[in-house]
Parts: sequence; structure tokens; C-alpha cells
Amino acid sequence: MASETTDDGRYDFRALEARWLPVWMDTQPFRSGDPKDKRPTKYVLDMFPYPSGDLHMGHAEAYALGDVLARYWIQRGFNVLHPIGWDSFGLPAENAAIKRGVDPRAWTEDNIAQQRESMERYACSWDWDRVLATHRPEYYRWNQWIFTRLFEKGLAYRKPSMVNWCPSCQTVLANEQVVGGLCERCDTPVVKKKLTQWYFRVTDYADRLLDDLGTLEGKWPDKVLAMQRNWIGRSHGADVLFAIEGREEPITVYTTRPDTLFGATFMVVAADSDLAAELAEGADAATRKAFAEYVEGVKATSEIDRLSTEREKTGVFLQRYAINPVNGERLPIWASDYVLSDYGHGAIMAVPAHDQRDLDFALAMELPVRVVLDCRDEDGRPLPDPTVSRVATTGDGVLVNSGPIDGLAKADAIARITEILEKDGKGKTAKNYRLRDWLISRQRYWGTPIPIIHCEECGEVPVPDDQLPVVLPSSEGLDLKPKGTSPLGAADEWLATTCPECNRPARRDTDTMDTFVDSSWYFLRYLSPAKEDAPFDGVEARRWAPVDQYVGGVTHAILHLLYARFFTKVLFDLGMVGFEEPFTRLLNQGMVLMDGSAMSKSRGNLVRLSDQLDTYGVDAVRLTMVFAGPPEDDIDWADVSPAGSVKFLARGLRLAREVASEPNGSSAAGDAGLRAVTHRTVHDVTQLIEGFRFNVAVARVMELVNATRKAIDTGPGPSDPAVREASEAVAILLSLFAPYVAEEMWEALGHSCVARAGWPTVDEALLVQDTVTCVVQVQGKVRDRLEVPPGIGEEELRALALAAPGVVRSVGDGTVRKVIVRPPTLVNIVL
RNA sequence: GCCCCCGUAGCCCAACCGGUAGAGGCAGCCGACUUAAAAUCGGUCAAGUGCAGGUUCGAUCCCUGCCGGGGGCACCA
Repeated sequence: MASETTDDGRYDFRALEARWLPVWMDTQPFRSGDPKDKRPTKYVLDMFPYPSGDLHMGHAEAYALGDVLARYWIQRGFNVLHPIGWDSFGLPAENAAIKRGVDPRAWTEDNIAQQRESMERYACSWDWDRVLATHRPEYYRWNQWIFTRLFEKGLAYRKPSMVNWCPSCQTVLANEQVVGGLCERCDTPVVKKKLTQWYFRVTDYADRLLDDLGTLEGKWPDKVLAMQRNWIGRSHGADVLFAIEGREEPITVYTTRPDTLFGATFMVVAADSDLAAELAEGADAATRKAFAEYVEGVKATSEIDRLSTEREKTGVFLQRYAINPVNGERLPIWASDYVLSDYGHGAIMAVPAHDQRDLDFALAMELPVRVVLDCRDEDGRPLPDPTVSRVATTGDGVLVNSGPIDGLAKADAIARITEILEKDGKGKTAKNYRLRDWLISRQRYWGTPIPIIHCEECGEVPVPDDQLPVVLPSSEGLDLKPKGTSPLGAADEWLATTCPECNRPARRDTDTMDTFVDSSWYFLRYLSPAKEDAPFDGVEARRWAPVDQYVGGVTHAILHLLYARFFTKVLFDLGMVGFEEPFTRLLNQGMVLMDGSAMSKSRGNLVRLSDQLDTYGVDAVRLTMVFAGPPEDDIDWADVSPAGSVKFLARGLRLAREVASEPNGSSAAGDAGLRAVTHRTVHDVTQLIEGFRFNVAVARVMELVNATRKAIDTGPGPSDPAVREASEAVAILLSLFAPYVAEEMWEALGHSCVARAGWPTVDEALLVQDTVTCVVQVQGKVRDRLEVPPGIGEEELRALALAAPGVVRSVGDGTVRKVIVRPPTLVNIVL
């Protein structure tokens, strides 16, 4: 005990950690699973980590922030569910296995054990009864179970398609995992490959995923809402049917600008589409050859090159013609790679005058340009002809050269022309989405096996529920090296099975699921992690879910959050949950940087969390994370001071040790000034925490510590009851940020278990101030200050202000024209 | 190219509904303690809010334009 404060006034955080951690591990003050617990519930969730090794600074920040909220709600009397676990399927385990020959399962379990130790030391209020790890069969069997439900509903399906392929990871990637044409994991340029893969039909939920974002307004960061909206990318327009010469079926084209239909001068189909190939068959030999060569070139183009906006437009004329449904004109049909095969219908009507891409193509191929919109600049002057300016006029305007819609403005013209098309059966309003279906199959080992059996007779047959889980076979004897096909294909014994329907020999599906499947519903598994007959318990779900507060990095703003929202809606439709949005409130923390950039070993600016913890202690590191600035801002570790945090914590601890009054007494007779500060601080900190303004809350606690220090040293002294009241408040407030020091303080103050102490009660009467400072301005400049009662009347204050010496001086013999009185804080005199 | 966010002391950051520009911390400086230094404790200095306009009795806050930084989307018809 005596050794816990060193001679120089710092404190011995090692001793505190060694002392309290075993106590907490023993008493488990954060158990949430008692069904008889009558406290209201709150679900606070931290994004679970991948067990890649030890914790890093980013984890430390996120968990410190989440813990502030969890501990706050506990102090407020809630039964808080605050679980943690591991997102433990994924490539690093597999890569370690390939590189060092270790078993992915053993590697993963070792890392989990190591991380768990660090997490325990970090002392977050996690309920250790609920831990889960997604690589364990008792978890991933429910991935398979949910997959089966999706399959039954037609929401999981297999189709051949051009997919994103990472040549380095040797696996397909979801759209969301391709960033700027590069693999988000290894930055290798992604190439296109035609493969048959499993998909989840997220696009069926596009409207709900988009529209329900409205219910999260004000509860999720605007930035994340914007990113999700952007990603789903819904647009409104029309599908228009174009008859094709020499082809039975018309071609449907999607456009957001049906009003410009009279300006269409050609049609373009996606070069890599089946449609283009079919149309090309009717062309002469030279064209067929040119087309074939063009398509080859397109396929060889990397995604990164394809996305370059600097690229010249290229294409091949297919010697075929479409008929414009509104005026019967013949439009030449071209194939080009600037039209995407998997958006809309893979074909467009080109209106070069009013679409920049079409204009670029028209100019490159010397195709006609026809203006059908009279567009004006701000001064009402006509905009230059697009052919000359090489700039398409894409804005609003009045229709010209457009028959029945001449003279109409854009919006009216769209409505009118759509009506006309609809009447003739040649078109209708339509929506489109940037969002694509979620490609979930991976040709890798360390993931959830897809629970499908391929039978020659019966086709794709889901593994019956009572045969789940399909357990991942041991990696022993399997070649895990990426080679483009799943390693599971070589697990002969595992592979061979019988068809559940016809009992004939059949083969298992050899792909594994994207690990984002695992994290799409884990928050539900925490509710009943040991449940053996369902993914989660319905009663527990009604009790706890949805998550009240989710905390994690903005890096998951699109992928994980979109998928989890999708899963939740599917589970809602299955009647398994009663809510459609999984995370009621979301807090995104910023990144921890060093010297202005993200930490990395290669950059040589890596700050090791364990070093920081060894040097400054857990509490100081946590406090530093929280105090550094607003939670969503990045923290530059070079700008902050864990040493300063140590100093502050030592000051707090010293207060508690100096308190000389007995516990549980009344503080009513205590020093009024200090009491006012204490109650004001608790009141303000309460609001600050609820508003995620933790940095300011910490500053307020620092003020309280300073005020208490003064009271002890130069005020009423250590035996005044107000000093005890203030110190106890400091201990409880600090318990959100610095659990070890708070616990030590609490004990010094004669109590035990600060985490469950309860939030201090604010005496409203003590918040009322006797006097406030009123500023008196003349012409907007401060000329005097008055001490006035807060309830002062307007007339009285006006009189006082006009008589104030500073006012009299600066008004001089000027005439007072107007007096603005805002009792009790301000008077402004206008001359 | 389009959309969003942010510019406040040397630094990280506060400032309620438009009403005293400063709460807290870091660094600096001064002092105390020390043989000395570190550490600690006490005190103290510090910007007129990126720039230019506008609205207002009054603007860090609202509006317009520009400059600087960050982020998202980007051949999605």
C-alpha cells in the first residue's frame, strides 16, 4: 500500500494494476446475464477485433471510448450488455499458415489468448461470460444456418459473372473490397474474370437500405449516412425500348434523361456483354475480327486503367441499327467499354449534346451531335454549341427539336415523354442502383464452408439443418497456397458426401464465405452465445436488441455496416427480430496517427501500445485517448501527453488520500463554493458524456480536481465535508476513464467497487448562482462589468448599466439611441 | 470534375439560442523544493478566430466569394 505513491508525486500504476485486476477478474462486476436483474437494459457494442497479434493503438482508442459509454450507463443504473469477441476467420491466419507452416486454428487460438490478456489488462467493462470467436464451429454453424434461410428465400444464389479477381490473394473480391481498382487488402490491381460465384441478393433490399437511413439521421454520423447513400446510388429515370433491325427482341436502355431522347444519335452496348457479342455476329468478317480483338483488349485492361478518366474513348461500330421509338430514326450501334455490362441493361442511348461521355465518344468517332436543350448561363445567354466547346450541356433547359415536348422544361419534359412512351408500350419509369449483389464466395480455406451439396440429379441442395455445422476439415495435408481454386477441393474425404434428397454420391461446395458474413450478425450471437438450437434467443433479443450504442472505426462505414443492416432486415422478414436497424446510435472514432501519418512498421513511426502501457500505465493511456480531442477526430500521438495524464491521475489520487472526514456523512455543511463546483461539474459532465464530448468532460473533471486541491491547501482544509463530496465525485467521474485510479481512490475514501457506485446526484439548488457577471458594451465594445443577481429585471439592469462608470466615461456627451438588454448577462448601448 | 467536413494562442483543443474570445492540457517563462539536476508543486505569458465582403446593436457562430487542409464518390447512362 505504502509503495503506491512514489516519492516524486507520481503514482505507481503497476502496483494499482497488479492489485485491482485480479479483484475484478474474480468479482466480474460487469456480468449482465442475470435474468432476474431488474435494471433497465442498454446494449453497448465495440466492433470486435481480428486476432492478428497484440492490440494496437487504434484498438486502445476505440475501446477506451466505448468503455466510457458503457461505464457511464452502468453508473446511471442500467444493466449494460458490453460484450467482446473475435472476428477470427480471414486471410492473415491462412497466410501465416502458408508462410510458417502453422495450423491456422492453432495460430488463431494463440493470438486470441494473447489478445485476451491485453484486453483484460486494459480493463474495459466487458462481460467475459459472452465471448465468442467466429472461427469456432459453434459460431459458424449459424452462418450456415442463415445462409440456408437465404437460399430458401432465393436471396442466396449462384451465377456466372465478370468478377473482381485479386491475382495476389488469388480470390474473388466483393465490389466493396475494390478500392480505386486495387485490392483493399494488398493493393494489387484487380482484374476481371468470368466465374460462377455465390451472391446475396442485397439489391432486393436497396430501397429499404437507402430509405431507412432516414431513421438514423442525427444518430449516426452524417458522413456515414452520406457514404451509404452514395454507395447505394439510387437513380430515377426510364427504361426505353429500342427496336433493332434484324432482331426480334428490342433492346432496353436505361436513362435518367428521357427528355433528351430526341437528341439520341447512336446507341452503345457494353463491349464485354453477351448482347454485344450477339449483335456482332451479324457484321462482316473484318468487323467481327475488330470486335473480337477489341473485347480481348478490354478484358486485359486492368480495373485501375479502366477507371482513369483521362482515357480516350474507344469502340467498334457493329454495323447494326436501332430505331428511336419517338421519331423512327436509325441509330448506329457501337460497342465500347465506357458502357458497363452490369449496370442498367448494359446498353445506352447516346445523347452527345447533353452527356459528356457520349460527346467524347461522338467526337472521337465523328458521330453527329444534336442539341435538343436550350441551355442558358446565369446571365441568360445561350451556352456554346457542344460540338465546338467540346463540353456537353448537362443541366436544365427548355426542350427544342423534340416534337411533342418542345418548349417544356426538364422536369415536365421527363414526365411527359415517359407518359408518351408508356402509352405506346415503349418505355416506363425505372430505378437503378450503383449497389450490386454481394459476392460472398471465396476460394480460400480459413472461412465458413458454404453449406451446399452439388448433386448431379438434384442440383444445388442445402445441407439439412440437423447436419450443420459443415465443419471445416483440418488443414493437415491440404495445400493452402492460393492457386485460384479452393483448397477444400483437395479434402477428398470431406468433399465426398451424399445428396440429402436422393442419397446418391455428391460433392460439397468447396468455397468459403466472405468473413463479412460472420460480422453481419455477431451482435445477436452475444445475446445467447451458448445457445445450441438457434443462432440467438428470441427472448434475449427482445430484451437487449437492437444495439443502443455501436462504437468503431469509420473504415467500416460502408462494408460492414451495410451488410449488417441487410442481415437485420432479412432476419426481420424471417420474423426473428422485431427491428429493422441493428445499431441505433453509432460513434466513429478517428485514427491514431504519429507525426501526421498513419502508423506503420515500414514508415518507422509505429507506436507500440504495450510500450505505452508499460511506460504510463493503462489509465494514463486511456485518459490520453479520451482527452486528446473530439472522438471522431484523428489523434496525433506526437501532439498528446500521456505523461500529463499520469500527472493528473496522481493529483486525483492524492486528493482521495488526503480527505480527513469519515465516509457516509452529510456534506450539507460543507464549503458552499466547492460544493457548487462539484455539483456543476457532475451536471455538466453528464450532458457532455451523452453528447460524446468526452474531451471536454475530462477537462471539467480536471477543473474539479484543481478546485478541490485549492480547498484542501488554502481553503477549508481536508476535513471539510465538501472536500470529501468533491473527491468522491472525482472518483466516480474518473471511473469512466481511469478505472484503476478510480478504484484506488474509492477505496481510500472508504468504499468498494467504484464501477457500481452509482452516478452522483446533482442538487439543483446548488447550481443556482448568487450573482452573475453582466457585461456592459457601448457600441459592441466591453466598457464595464456588473455583478448582478441572476433574476434581475430588464429595467433595473438598464438603469444599472447606464450608471456604470465605464459606460458614463465612454458615452461622454453622446446621445444614447438604443439600449439592448439581455438580462442577466449583457447590455449593449448604441449611440 | 461533383458532394461533404474542418481552419480559434507555438501545439492539442473549449466557447450554450448570434451576446465577456479561453475551460482543460502540452510546450515556454518565473518562482518554490534541491548541493545540483530531474521530477514535483505554485504562478505566468500567449491568439482577436485562414482571407475579403455582407447581414446585425453585436458574428468564431448566419450568408457570399476566395485560400488552405481532410474525406467520400468518380465513364453508374
